[in-house]
Amino acid sequence: MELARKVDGRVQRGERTRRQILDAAVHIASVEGLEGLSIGGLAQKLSMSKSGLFAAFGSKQELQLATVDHAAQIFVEQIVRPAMAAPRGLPRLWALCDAKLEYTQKEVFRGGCFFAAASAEFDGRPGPVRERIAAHMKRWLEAILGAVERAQREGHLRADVDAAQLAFELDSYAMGANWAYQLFGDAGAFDRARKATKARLDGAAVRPSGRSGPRRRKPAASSN
Amino acid sequence: MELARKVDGRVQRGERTRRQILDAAVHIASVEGLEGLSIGGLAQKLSMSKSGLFAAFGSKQELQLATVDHAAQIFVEQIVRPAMAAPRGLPRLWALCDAKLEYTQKEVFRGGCFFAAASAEFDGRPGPVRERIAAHMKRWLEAILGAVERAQREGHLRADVDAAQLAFELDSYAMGANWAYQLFGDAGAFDRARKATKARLDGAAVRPSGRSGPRRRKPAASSN
DNA sequence: GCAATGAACGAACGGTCGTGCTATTTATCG
DNA sequence: CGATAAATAGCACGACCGTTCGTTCATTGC
Repeated sequence: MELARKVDGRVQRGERTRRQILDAAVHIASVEGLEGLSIGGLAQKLSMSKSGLFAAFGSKQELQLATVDHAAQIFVEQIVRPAMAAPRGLPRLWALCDAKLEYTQKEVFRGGCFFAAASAEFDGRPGPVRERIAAHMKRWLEAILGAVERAQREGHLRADVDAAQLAFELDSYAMGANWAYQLFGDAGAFDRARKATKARLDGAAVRPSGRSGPRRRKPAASSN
Repeated sequence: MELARKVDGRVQRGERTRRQILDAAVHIASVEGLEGLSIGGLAQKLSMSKSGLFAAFGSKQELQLATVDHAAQIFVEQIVRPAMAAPRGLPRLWALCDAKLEYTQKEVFRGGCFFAAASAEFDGRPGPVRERIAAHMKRWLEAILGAVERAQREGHLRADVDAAQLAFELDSYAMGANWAYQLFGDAGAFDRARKATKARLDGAAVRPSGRSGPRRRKPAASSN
């Protein structure tokens, strides 16, 4: 993931335009899809020629790959990096989940979570683009999983909880929220996702807080 | 959702071909997307002419709408109808969740859950297709929500649980499983989704069963 | 048996797509 | 300042898209 191709220590001009192109591309792709992202349309939006834009990448597939990488960079900067500022263990795990929800909610990408859209679009199209998307998402899953395990080692989460299971559930909430918001405009889904995340984490915590922790069984309010 | 346009009580020929076309269309669309579903390609797959196929729908958008409706019909037949055979309340709710997972797992549609793909593709494209998809999904969400509330009225689930919240979480697990399976081929995701569903339902049950119910707090295995 | 109707076909249209070529501009450096 | 190379523009190509048109074929009703 080279940040800037350099010659004699100075950033080339082409790298600036590449950056501009990709900044626009990620937003368009999150709405129209990576396939719907057309070179002509992108060039028009940037007031530059189709061929000039094309030359900067060499092929549409390369443009797609670069767009995916650029989105991943933004993804990490917006979610992972800020979450790393939180204290190790449970707080950091929560920060990770919350940051992903906020990134979707605040529409860092105009069409919601870029990778939710890209995954759905390319999961049935074998090839380099699909694998690039999968690679980034694998890293994301490992980040959550790692945060869960870290929280266990820190003694915040019980050691007997299935880390992969918990990571799966936590990420599912974020996906559910993204889906409900994008399709229905249901902003309340984020609250539900946060509530679910909080409850699930609290249930797995060593020292559950409040009344959402282990609950004494009591007779039902209405019997059958 | 007319099942067969009839004249004098007999099914027209055109209706049969429409059915054949749509049977192929839903599978292609679940893989390539509703936009990637090309009339020429679909015609070639069915060994018929592009224009003949086109005439059966009048426009690409009408084909997409018909494909969405056809997928919804299969969705209901494969998930909702069998689940309705289960006893009212918690068993039916579980059957509903399990059936959706099985429908994804058994690849009723070749590209995984049709509506997961279609939602992601069209959530950023306003128009009739998007609204049709949203309408079907709204009905599905209401089906889950209704099953939750029914389980509460039956006295299987506690009356104080937030039904919408629970429905959101249950559907999120199915979405997470579909995502992990389609992108990574991770078949274990279905087990995780079932485990999560079971645990969540058990946690909300009036009479929790087994060791996945309320859990006595105990000191962590490894303290910091 | 014949006319009428609807289904399917084949060819072609205008448009857009990604992609290659060649020229022109622009920045950099001896 | 002028040489040099990178960056961008202009243009055209071939492929494919959805769509239209006129025709052919099979079926149906009188």
